Amino acid sequence: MINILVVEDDDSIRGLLRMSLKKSGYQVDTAEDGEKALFLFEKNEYDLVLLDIMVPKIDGYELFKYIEQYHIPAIFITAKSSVEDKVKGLRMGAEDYIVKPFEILELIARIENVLKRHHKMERYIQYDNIWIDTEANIVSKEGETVELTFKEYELLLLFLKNEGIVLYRENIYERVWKNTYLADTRTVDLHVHRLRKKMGLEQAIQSIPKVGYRFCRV
Amino acid sequence: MINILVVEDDDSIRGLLRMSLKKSGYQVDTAEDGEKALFLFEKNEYDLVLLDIMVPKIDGYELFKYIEQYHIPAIFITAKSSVEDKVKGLRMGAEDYIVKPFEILELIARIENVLKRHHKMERYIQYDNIWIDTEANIVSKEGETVELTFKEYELLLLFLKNEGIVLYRENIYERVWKNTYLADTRTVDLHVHRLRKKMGLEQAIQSIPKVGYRFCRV
DNA sequence: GGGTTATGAAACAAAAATGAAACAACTATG
DNA sequence: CATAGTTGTTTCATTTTTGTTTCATAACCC
Repeated sequence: MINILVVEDDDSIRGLLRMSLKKSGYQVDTAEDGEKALFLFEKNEYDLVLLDIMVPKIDGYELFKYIEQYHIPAIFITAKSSVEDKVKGLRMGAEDYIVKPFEILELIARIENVLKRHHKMERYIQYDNIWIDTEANIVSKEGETVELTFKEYELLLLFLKNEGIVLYRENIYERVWKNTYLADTRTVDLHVHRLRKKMGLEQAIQSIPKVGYRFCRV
Repeated sequence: MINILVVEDDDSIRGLLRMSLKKSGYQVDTAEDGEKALFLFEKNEYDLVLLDIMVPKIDGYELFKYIEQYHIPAIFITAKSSVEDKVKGLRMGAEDYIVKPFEILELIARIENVLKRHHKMERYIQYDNIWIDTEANIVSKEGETVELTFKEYELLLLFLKNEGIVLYRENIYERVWKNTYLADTRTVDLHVHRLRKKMGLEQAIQSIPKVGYRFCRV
């Protein structure tokens, strides 16, 4: 789940942003002034901040200086459309700059752009205490990195992406080994065994006799 | 020196861009249509492409698809200001989008922004006790200069700019050798070996069997 | 041209991944 | 409860992949 913090003092715009972003599948928190923003920012972890420059108590530029330290991207929103302001924002390191009134579709596209740039889209896959960083090909369990071989890694991804669905041996073989399945082979079983052991998934990966396996929350 | 390719059919805008960018210290080439752009693009190496969508012969979107393969950032310029077009451009992966008539100062700020993002502006890149002066092409470790060959240097930069991300052999080859990867070649492995040895990066550059290599803080 | 350096092909060594085989344990069914 | 079929587990040989060295060739620089 991607978390976005919206800092905007205008009630109707804040509401619109919250609603639109939620509809696009983001987790949204909002703040109507700089102090509240700072409070939320320290309490939670955000993937992106939408920042109105002119907010009460602590202004957007100040907030940004703080946010920047954590390498969290920010998009500036503002009513000002003077070139000087845009240039100032971009020079400071804002990822993007958008001027009110803006089209919500364009904003969403710009958000996706920034997130993609920061590898936040679909980079991480999570299940319980298991985290997979698909860009780094790193799998961890309870914070500890687990070394998986190529086939084990592919197999784990296949299971996680098909939670609750029965996968036929044939299907598994074809998708992980990218080859036609020859009956009477124990290859899939063997690799399932190794994966279960390494990841402690003895319960979660269930055997469906005569069919295949199913990955399921226990 | 930073090289920018400007693709724009309107003579006066092309001239303005060339002049303004030169004044800002960039090396500029211009093309008035898609074919010429492609020709220049194949002949030279650019750090950024400014791309008008509506140019004769090959349109901007097509050009972009080609440019994208080389991981060279592009900013779309257009007279169209419809939201759909902006969204399309951004979704395709454009780094930014700017609508005519634009303020040259804002454009320059956006260019700087994109370049910074791609580490083109930073003269020095650091990792632990390794320093790289990208202008002088000097690499040092613990204060001692290390003599790297061209390929080793490019390889090191690629790793440093993609910390924590798995780089597939194919990808490495295409980006450092700027050529299509022929399977069954040990060239990448050999150069990784040399780089590891010279820089003492045996731990930091990890092998991912069957995949490629990953540069990672140890 | 002569000497130096960079590059990559080839060959071998080392390491890792993979899967066959064999047997144990389990399950369903009559 | 016996049986056949299926899955779990271990071991080990094979295959694949990567590390390392050597050397011939290409490219470059006086």
